[in-house]
Amino acid sequence: MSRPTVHDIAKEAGVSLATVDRVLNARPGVRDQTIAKVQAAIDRIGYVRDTFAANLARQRQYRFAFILPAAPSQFARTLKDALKEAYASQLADRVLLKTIDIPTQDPHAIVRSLRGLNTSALDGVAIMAPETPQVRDAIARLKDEGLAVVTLISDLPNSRRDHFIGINNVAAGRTAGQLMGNFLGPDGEILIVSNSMRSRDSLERRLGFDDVIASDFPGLTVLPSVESYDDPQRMERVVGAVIAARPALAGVYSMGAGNTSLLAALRESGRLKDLTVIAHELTPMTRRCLQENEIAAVINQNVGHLVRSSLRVLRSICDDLPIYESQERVRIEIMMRENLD
Amino acid sequence: MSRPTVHDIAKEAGVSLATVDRVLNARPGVRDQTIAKVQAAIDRIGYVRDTFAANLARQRQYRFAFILPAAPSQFARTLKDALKEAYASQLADRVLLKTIDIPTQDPHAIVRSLRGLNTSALDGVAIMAPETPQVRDAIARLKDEGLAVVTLISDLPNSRRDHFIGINNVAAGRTAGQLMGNFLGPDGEILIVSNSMRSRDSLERRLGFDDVIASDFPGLTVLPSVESYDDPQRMERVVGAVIAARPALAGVYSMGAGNTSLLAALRESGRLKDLTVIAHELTPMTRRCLQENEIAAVINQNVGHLVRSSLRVLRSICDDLPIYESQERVRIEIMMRENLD
DNA sequence: GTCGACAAGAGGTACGTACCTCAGATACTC
DNA sequence: GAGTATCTGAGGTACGTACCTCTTGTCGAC
Repeated sequence: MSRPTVHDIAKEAGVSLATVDRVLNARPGVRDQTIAKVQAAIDRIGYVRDTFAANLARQRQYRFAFILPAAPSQFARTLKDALKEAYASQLADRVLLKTIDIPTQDPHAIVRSLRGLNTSALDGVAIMAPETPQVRDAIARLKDEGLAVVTLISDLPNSRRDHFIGINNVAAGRTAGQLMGNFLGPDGEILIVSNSMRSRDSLERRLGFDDVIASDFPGLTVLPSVESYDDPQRMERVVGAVIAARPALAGVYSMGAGNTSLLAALRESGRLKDLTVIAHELTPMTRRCLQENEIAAVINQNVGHLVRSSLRVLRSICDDLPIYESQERVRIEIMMRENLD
Repeated sequence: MSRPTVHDIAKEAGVSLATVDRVLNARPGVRDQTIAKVQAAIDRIGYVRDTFAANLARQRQYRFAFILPAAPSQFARTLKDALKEAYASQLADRVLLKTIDIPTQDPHAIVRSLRGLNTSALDGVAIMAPETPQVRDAIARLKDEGLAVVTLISDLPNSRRDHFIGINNVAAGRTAGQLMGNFLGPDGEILIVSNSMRSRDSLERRLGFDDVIASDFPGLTVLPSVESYDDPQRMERVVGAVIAARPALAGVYSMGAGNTSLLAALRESGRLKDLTVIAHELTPMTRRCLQENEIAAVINQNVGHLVRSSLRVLRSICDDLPIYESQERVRIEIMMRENLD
């Protein structure tokens, strides 16, 4: 009653174990006709390779690298913590993990880092990087070298990456828009804050947000995006200016990093209590703001899930196994004060 | 540089492989002093047992049963689909799964089912059942027979179950309350609908909901719970009566199964468009209602996660391994139209 | 001092798979 | 029909662990 083994295939196909092995591992020296016979037997008895026994025999090690922004944002730190935890857990069986920091703001430095990778010492990489032609080329090179490549959080859809692990950012923006519209009254103005509109995730979020507000909440006005470029001073200055100039301001949507300085600026203005703030990514900071009702909702993607999913997907790609989409789909979580676990 | 094996322990402790094996598997015939020596060696070199190799050698099969309500609710069906999927996936390695239906409404029948289990053919069970002293006793018996026991969705906190897999229902109710409060205007009445207030999850949800409304939204009035007892006719009748009698009704919170008949009754009344409906559990039906703006939000627990988590936890209990809480915590998901994946 | 009980060692086989070698069979070429 | 290239079979070892048997060592009791 237990699952069939290679021996069963051999018996069923009327060939020897060695031949089954050659077919299974795509080794040469088997006639097409025999291959077909073995394949038929495999299908008939429903054989599935025992990956763990195979890895044991093969002494397989999966060597993966996570390529992440060096910028010390709260979100990046949360992500790295999740990586450490995954590493410690049994999930990391036969997995060697490495984290590589890249300077996000300089596209050339990113490409230099990617080119500097010792690809022969790696089986796969997970990359979180902004979208530039150079990065796409670098990924093509990694694929040429036979690595598994997944993009993390922000996708590079026209690159040769195998898979994207992260949320649909248009839908995330739409969700923020729907929440904002439901929370606010019939009219008012909404400030949009972003770290940089050059990154794909911010663009997509803005797109989704605007779309929902325009179609479902026509009384609300969305102001142009304000960018902070990783600069707290700049954030406080520009946000302060908008608040002072906009008495009808009712909501603030923060699409990326920089929530600490944004909230500082809002507190400074004295209008925080009257504003509905929606931000992205649950960090110790945004969690505290939720608890104290300074932020109404946080759109989140679970970092633990992101990391575990990346590892599973990278392994599946390396082993040429199917990916269970329903398990790997990263959900757009709405976090409010009461469901902070 | 690869991970240490039993051989390394033997070398490090200066004993033979057989002795290491006896210590690792708690077999008799080793002096306390030698046990300590081996333990010290294990700690020093940081040995972790390779569970997969161990299971391979031991020809281990995990035999688990899921004990679920027989009632053909949409949620139960979703759960069973998730089970099938998990079974098909590689997660189910060395796991034999069985589903056992129990009639939820009859406590004695439940206990009869539990007593009828062939415990010698099982290693663990996941149970979703209402809370009665008889069920608690039945679980104690399962534990006496050496099974791993987890409770699913609705906890039995004073039983001898090993673990609970599901959301914190008080927090789920609070979340629903917070959403409802934010969505509604400053005043209005809220109807609470439940399948049966005898089940623990409904009670806890109501508790959390009332608490948040009372403290944060004092202008809102929560009406007494209306129960449907799995009876669509009864649902339509009682809900229709409340709607007719309450012109100030602004919100409906549905805490359990029966959303199909509830929504039918609301549509019938002609007031659905003016009501803010919050329900539990994402099913094909509630999903459609979200898309058509008939339901404002659904509080959900991901069934795929529930099932996978149950399997991982049951295995960990069987193998006496630690449970990774952060991975197993089931999140309270807020689903709205725009984040329906 | 010899016995028995217990502790520890040495060595084996097995699990399902990978990968190797060598021998034997079959098909193809001239 | 001999030679050669290609295919297939048989058998082995290995991976890390479990579990078995048989032997040797040690200790204390009588």
